Amino acid sequence: MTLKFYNSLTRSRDEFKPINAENVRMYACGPTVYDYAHIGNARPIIVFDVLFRLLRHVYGKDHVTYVRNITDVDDKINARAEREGISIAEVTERTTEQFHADIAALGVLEPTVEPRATAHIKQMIDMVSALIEKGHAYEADGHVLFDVPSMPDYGQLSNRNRDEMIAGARVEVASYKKDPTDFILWKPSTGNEPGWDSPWGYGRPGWHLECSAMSAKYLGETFDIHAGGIDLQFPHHENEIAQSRCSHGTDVMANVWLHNGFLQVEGEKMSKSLGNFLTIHGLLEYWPGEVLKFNMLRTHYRQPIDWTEKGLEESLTILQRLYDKCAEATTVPATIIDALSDDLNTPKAIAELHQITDPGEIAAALNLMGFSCDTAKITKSQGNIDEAKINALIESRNQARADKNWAESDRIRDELDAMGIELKDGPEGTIWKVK
RNA sequence: GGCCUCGUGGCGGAGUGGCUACGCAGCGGAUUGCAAAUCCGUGUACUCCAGUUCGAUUCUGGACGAGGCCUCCA
Repeated sequence: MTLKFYNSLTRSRDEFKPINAENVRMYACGPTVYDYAHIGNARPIIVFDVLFRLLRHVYGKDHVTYVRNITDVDDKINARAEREGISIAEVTERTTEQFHADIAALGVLEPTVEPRATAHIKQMIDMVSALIEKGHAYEADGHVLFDVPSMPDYGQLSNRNRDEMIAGARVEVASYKKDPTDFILWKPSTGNEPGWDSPWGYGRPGWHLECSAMSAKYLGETFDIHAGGIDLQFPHHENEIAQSRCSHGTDVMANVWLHNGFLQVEGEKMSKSLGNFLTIHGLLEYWPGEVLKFNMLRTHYRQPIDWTEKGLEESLTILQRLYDKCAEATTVPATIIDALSDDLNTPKAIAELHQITDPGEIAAALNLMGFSCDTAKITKSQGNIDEAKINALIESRNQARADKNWAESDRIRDELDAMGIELKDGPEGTIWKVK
């Protein structure tokens, strides 16, 4: 079995060779818990869940470690707490709960470890100390900054050199920086801002630091796969690499870097000002989680995706037809494994799904990608339905049908149709469902 | 301005140097009291211009177009 992934670090499709096949290790950047996760946030969750499942299938369930963090210290969190007059802990706890509820509805596996940034401040402080000691960081004006020029090959992942970064900088450079590209490892906290005591005074970590500290703790100094959204490639992932490699003295942080593409909504960039900002929570009111997931996986993870209502409807139709064909899961056909093994080609896998005729294999293939095959789970939200009334109407319609009173029969069908109820006359009698 | 993706039929979306993608929708048929579901059948494609080649949607160059990143947005 050969797995291939497009590696952002080498900019080529490379064969995947785990450092240790007994323990394949992957890390994905998780959410900053300041508000409901939006549908764009759901993309890495969904596609890298498929990756996790594939790795478990190939290397064995107990031979894959997946770490996905929760960022619970961030200025956006502080701002929300301030705005609503509630504590920071309340914001992070409530949002973390919402996040877990949302992704549970999507049917993704829990990661092996889900570390929180605030529980790893000590590891972060140790890492900053190591960086200062090794000459890769310096203290200035209460801040600790990473000394970018001290790392000759900084910029490998995003393929940019220092001159370009300086020329492209749109933000005014803080006066305490020795070099415009230097970034913050530790910053001072005042007032209501969260903070911890450190050798550099009371303060809090910079945004990039936590992923470096937590990945090292749970996956080691060098591990197999690091994944996240394309927008994180620079500066977040670039800086993670700098921190991790320079503090550990290693040549690589992670062998393979995977980046998922961006998402648009009805052809436009999703933004609060355009009023097309879709949260997972909001979508779940109308659409089953597995439909959201299926819709996501119909596009290859590196491609941009245009998230549309039409696409969701189509996804629901396709999924319903597939689920109707499912039986007890047996073995996953090789065509499905081959497609997923080729850089997580989920659209190809879905196309292959349509070629499978064995009901048990269809179910097994769907299961592998994280679909339940449970028809009840892909029924759209029913709202307020008066079942007794519906059943009474169906009964009188069936009486009319028995009497061959087709006019009355159709009249009742129309009446139910107006209520949003669709009838199907099958061999086992009449069944109904919400349209 | 710099860097990076991408441009396939009505829509979604893989892939390939020459041979049907696939799905949704549409159309025709079977079935059905009528429907729904199901089954069978079916059409149109590879942004443009040059080059390489016996042959390019697929490789190279250019043009045009879309999107992303360029210090905390997945």
